Amino acid sequence: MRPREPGNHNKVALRSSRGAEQAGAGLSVDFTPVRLIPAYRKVADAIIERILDRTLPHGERLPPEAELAEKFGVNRGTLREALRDLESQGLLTRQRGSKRMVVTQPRAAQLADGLQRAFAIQGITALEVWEALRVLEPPLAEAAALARTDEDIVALEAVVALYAADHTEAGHAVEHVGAFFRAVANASRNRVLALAQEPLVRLLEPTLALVIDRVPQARKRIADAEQQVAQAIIAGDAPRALNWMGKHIRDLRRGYEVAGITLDTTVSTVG
Amino acid sequence: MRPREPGNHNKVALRSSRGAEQAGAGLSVDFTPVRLIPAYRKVADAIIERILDRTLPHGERLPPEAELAEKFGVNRGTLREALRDLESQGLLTRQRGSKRMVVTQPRAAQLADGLQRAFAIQGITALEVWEALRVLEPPLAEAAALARTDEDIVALEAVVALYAADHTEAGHAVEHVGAFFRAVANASRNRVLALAQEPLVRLLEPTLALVIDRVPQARKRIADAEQQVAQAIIAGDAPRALNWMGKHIRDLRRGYEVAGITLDTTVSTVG
DNA sequence: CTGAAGTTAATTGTTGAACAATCGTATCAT
DNA sequence: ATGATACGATTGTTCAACAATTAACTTCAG
Repeated sequence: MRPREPGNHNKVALRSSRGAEQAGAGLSVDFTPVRLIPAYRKVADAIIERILDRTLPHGERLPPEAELAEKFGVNRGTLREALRDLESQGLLTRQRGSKRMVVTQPRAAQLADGLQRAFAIQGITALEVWEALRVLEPPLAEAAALARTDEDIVALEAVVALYAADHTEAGHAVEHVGAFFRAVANASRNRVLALAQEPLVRLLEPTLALVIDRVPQARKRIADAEQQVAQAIIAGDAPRALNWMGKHIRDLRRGYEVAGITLDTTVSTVG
Repeated sequence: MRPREPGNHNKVALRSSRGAEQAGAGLSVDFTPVRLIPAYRKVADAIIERILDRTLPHGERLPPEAELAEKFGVNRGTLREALRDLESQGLLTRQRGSKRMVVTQPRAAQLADGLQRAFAIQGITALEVWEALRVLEPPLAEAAALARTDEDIVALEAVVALYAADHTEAGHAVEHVGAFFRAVANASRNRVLALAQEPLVRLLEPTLALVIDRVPQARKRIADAEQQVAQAIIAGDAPRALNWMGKHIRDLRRGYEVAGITLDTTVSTVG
């Protein structure tokens, strides 16, 4: 599938550092599996490498497609395929309304997007999600109590106040719960855990809406628990934050049971 | 940026269900932000939707590019850009040596790949990784003790035996540690937690190699702890699995300190 | 009838050349 | 300076090829 080469090109191209087609060393049979890697993939890998080794610094505008294509010795169309790959991984983004692509750090939201979709496709059960929340959230609250900054406190207070003021409408309530979890994760200052949490919260939301809808007292219980957790975090009381968050999560599960939602059901993206 | 339309096309195209350019409803100003979504993105989203709603079942071969392009009313090049997007998300894969694309469930390895890269780029610190491990691993071991199947037991025994037999070489030792964590996560039967763990293990490995290299007694301590955890899991003794895994993780941290590795350093993909 | 070998059709990877729409910017008038 | 404006650069997209394979279909010997 090596293409024709009509014009005289600068075909230095694609000496991708991870030599893909090195010949077997010597006569001793060492048949490397002959899988031709398409150019768009090699180009994508090459660019990723440049990003990882900071040759292309974050925030930098990517050179124009034509120029890049020439540098790699591929057609612009091929290069664009490589760009789509990077774009979908969040390594390249275009600024609102701008056409220029800039090198960016993958944002949590985007990564969570992919994870969420993957979970949905794999048929992850509500139990798995809940269990993961049970594992993650209490330590997150604990860490938040220890690491929260002034900004985090302000954010937390805002979220809790908002929920306390308005937990009448189910839709709003669910949003607030998500916002609460996110605020806590943010306050923990641990990006790894925060990222792991994000898809879970998203997957939680649709079913949680059902719970809130069917179980009248759920709204208040949630409000109370969140209040407690938030206060503990704000006060820097780690053990209390841990405990109340644990209580909160267990309560959620009870909510599911009361609402008649079995935890065997698979979560999905479609509410 | 709407393209010209030379030939007579079947321009039904791109009525992407998430209406992107609906006109403002009525005269009351409702200016939707005018961001034109490129066709390749719309096509990608449309295909993703078909995958999520099972119109394109997993394992199914994707229709030929030409046909798809015609259906969507876009050029083949544009369609290919959309395909690259899906491919990079693991929703489309081609089988070894085959040119046909099949719809697939995103594999954990691939997702972890993206996460790992993201963490590296974001300059996640070793502390964040360790902390996440501290949170995740003990409950994982606990869950494994409760949920492990016969196969899991066999796998675990194999991993531990292998490590006990050969923890002389640093490189091997590190690999075995990774294999151990993976075996435990697998036995937990919680795919969410297992996936969350995967990138952590990968990021752990490079620095762990240093620890094992610099701290002679680390190898044995690790071997012992793993043995204990494995035995507990195999015996179905959840509390013991939890405890020993916690001990194991704390021990790892001490290893870092003894090896003189500060936890403030950012992890990276380049070993 | 089965299986191997050979031939043909389909399909992917890639190229080149074009053009429309926009974004950025240098230019000019006020 | 400030704001309008014309111009060039860049992206999104199309069309029309072609090379290299792979998949499908024939054909033919056993």
